[in-house]
Amino acid sequence: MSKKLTKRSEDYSKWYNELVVKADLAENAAVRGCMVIKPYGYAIWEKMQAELDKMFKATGHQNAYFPLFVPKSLFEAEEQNAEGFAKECAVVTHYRLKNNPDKKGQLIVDPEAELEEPLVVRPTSEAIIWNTYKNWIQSYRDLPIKINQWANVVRWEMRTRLFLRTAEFLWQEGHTAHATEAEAMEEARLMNQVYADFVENFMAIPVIQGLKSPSERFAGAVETFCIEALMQDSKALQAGTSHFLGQNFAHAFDVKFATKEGGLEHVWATSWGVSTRLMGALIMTHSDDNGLVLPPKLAPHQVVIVPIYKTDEERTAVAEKANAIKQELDQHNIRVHFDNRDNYKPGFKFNEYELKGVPLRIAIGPKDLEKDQVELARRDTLTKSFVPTAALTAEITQLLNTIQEALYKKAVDFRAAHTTSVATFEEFKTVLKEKGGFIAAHWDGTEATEEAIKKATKATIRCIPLEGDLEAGVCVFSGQPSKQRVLFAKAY
RNA sequence: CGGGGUGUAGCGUAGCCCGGUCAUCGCGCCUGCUUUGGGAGCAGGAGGUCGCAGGUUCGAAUCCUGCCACCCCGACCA
Repeated sequence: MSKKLTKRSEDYSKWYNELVVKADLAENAAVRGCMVIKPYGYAIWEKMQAELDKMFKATGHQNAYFPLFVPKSLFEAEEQNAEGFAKECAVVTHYRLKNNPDKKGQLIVDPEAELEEPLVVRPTSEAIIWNTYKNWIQSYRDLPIKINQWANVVRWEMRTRLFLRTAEFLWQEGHTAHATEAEAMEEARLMNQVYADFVENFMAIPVIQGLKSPSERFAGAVETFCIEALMQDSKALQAGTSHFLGQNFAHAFDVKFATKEGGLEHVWATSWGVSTRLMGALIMTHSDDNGLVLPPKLAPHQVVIVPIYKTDEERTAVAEKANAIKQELDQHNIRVHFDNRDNYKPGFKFNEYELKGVPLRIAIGPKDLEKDQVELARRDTLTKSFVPTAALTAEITQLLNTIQEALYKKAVDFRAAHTTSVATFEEFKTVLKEKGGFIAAHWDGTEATEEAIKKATKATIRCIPLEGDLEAGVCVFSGQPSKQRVLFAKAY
């Protein structure tokens, strides 16, 4: 079997799936729409978790954990939220199986064991959390509550895709309660900014911060902030969202607090989340036909050392050198892996680590020992150079930064080249068809126009940019006045 | 849930129209020797309820019926 990937240009979907599987990140599980995240993929997720967690702590949040099951009565309390998710809920109705009297060795659901109240497997946790917050909040002194949970959720989507849309996925969800509208709004805005910082600085993916149009808002939110990224097939991907929930959940769960002045008011809420979907974004933004390309800040191995030898003596000598280098890099907190397996040839390893996206590769052979140097290869540019051993650590430290920046710049350039301002609907359709990407166009602000454009082109409003130029214009579709351009794109 | 497609060894596949030494080939795996600076070579070996359940037939991977799973395109969505 050839390990070469399908070319990106041939079939992007197939290329993506093959890459996920061949790079050892994940595979389909024996459950509809669910995936197994393999150790290498999970190591990347763990790294992302760790960095996000630091940022959450730095902004005053604490971690906690709430139940997987949400009683139906709680779930339906906030109407909009319940309606929005109703179509994709897995529901637990029984608590016991029993032997099938008709078929030995098989089990059936015990009809006697039906739950009095069905349990919804959380598609998101607002309901159960606000039902809990109700008991935690009495006074303004109890506020704000700023909690995050790392969890799995289940959304029974019609169509699933590794990392991008699985039936079960891992995420973090922040849920905060505030005394004032302004404070809650500021929290929602801040966390969207935290997401943007994380995705840009660690994942090297540029994002546009914006507001969702009303039709794309989170079910139960008053305002939804989002970060939108552009993939290499010029489709957009929502990478994270942060919601200002107003007092919707406070009303639904009757969460009130005594104010300093002696009044009684409903609290203000936010929720925000990013998921393993970010892994999909990472893969689709940077990878090439040789495989994954990982930004150094998130790569499980930043450097791999591949030894080259013919004889046992050479193997021993090369290993000694490799171990010395590994030790020094370890001391500088560079994540390095020495692959001393004897059952694979160097060429095989070169290709394997390219497939897995390791940013830097060191090759050491007998010739290098003589010259006291190593061969250093970059994954992003696939270029090689020889570096004297003495200069190696400094060179690697610098290169890791260079690569991180180069990946980001490349993605920024790609996005710039695939963002087009249009003035007419004809132009809109042409650009979408021929180039794709983000289309900056004036929109009259009505849902009818949004829907009509979606129907005609399959493009949706990805966001209303927060830092957009506020030039006035006329809607590309209706000709009605518009205050600001919004970003349209075909999306995942 | 609609339309299309596919299920044969760990992976990728041939065979299916036209039923009968057809279970094919490659990768991977195991053993041995030679190899090792870009996916090693040779020799030998292990591994399969042909998605599942019925049916037709002397005989089914192949034909028929039902079911299941997966993929692609829609609708839905982080």
